[in-house]
Amino acid sequence: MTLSTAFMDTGHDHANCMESALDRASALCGERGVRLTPLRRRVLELVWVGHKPLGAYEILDTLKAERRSAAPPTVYRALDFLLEHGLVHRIESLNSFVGCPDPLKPHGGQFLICRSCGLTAELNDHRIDQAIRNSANQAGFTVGKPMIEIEGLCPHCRDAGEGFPG
Amino acid sequence: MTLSTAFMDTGHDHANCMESALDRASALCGERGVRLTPLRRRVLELVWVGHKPLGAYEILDTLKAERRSAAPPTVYRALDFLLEHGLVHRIESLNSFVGCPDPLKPHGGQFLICRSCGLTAELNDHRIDQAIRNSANQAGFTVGKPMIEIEGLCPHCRDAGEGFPG
DNA sequence: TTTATAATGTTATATTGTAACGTTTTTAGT
DNA sequence: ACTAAAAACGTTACAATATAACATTATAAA
Repeated sequence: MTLSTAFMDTGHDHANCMESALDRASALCGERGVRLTPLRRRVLELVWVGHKPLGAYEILDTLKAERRSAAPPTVYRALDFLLEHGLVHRIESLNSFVGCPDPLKPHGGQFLICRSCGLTAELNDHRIDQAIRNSANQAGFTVGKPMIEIEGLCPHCRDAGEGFPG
Repeated sequence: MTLSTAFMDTGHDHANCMESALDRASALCGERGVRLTPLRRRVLELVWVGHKPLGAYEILDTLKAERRSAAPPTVYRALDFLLEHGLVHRIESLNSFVGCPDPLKPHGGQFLICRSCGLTAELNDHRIDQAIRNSANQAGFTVGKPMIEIEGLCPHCRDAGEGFPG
């Protein structure tokens, strides 16, 4: 199993985490001959500000403070590019976007989403993938892109007793 | 494994399928002491018109032809009720709703969604669920509601060569 | 340097979902 | 049956998310 971005230790060095994500993105775009323009790079940076999925309009609000020309298509086009190259994932259940820690190998997303703090970690467990493929194949179904979004409680919030407010 | 509503045989008797879904809903509401009002029942009926997820505004369009008072809250309130009682599921990746063939045992959704014809089948494979729980627990994550939406090709569309339009 | 392509700007609008408050219907207690 | 409370529904307005269409600017290729 691969747990690309687990729920972070207290000592998580996020500045470094984010910087290396941007470096990987830059390298990947270079190899593919596509352009990580300043705008696209900035949007990716904003998505990586935290490990909490960000809505397009949240990104837009920040962008507008920097470029007066920013409008919905500005953000959505940048996100489309980033999605296309696996640099971000869309979290369907939140209409939000989160950085992908491992854009090289293409993969459907497996996400653990904390309902209390919003932190989201990406799994990449081939056993889950296998179980899904087995089951789908039995039904005669050809699997394209599996989407897995698991709502629950991250270790910190569980320990802080955020689970059962009753 | 349970494949509650597989991709239907050519001989699928949908009238009966839908009727029995409504009967189950009626019974379930009776047992729980909640009211399957005519409006709620009608919305459930519309969702069950096919095995293809329906958007709230598609439902609304049909409803409006029958009740001139129908408005977005009309539909969303009915859907909220139906969701609360497990009678329908929300398909996050489509912003749409689909009938649940087995509302009695509560479960997160596992869906096979055909990208070509839109038909959607609900799985309930505890091996998938197990794989997810194992993986999440290893990360210290407490699983709440897992959501699995698998885009791909149903048997019929695969056989009809809908897969690779290139 | 000219042409073609890609990226971005700009305006308008489509789609999906809620808030807030009023009215009607149903239920429960008497 | 009568009344109070609760539940369901009506109605208006609007919030949040996303895209269409076309103009302009920047970049790459010839």
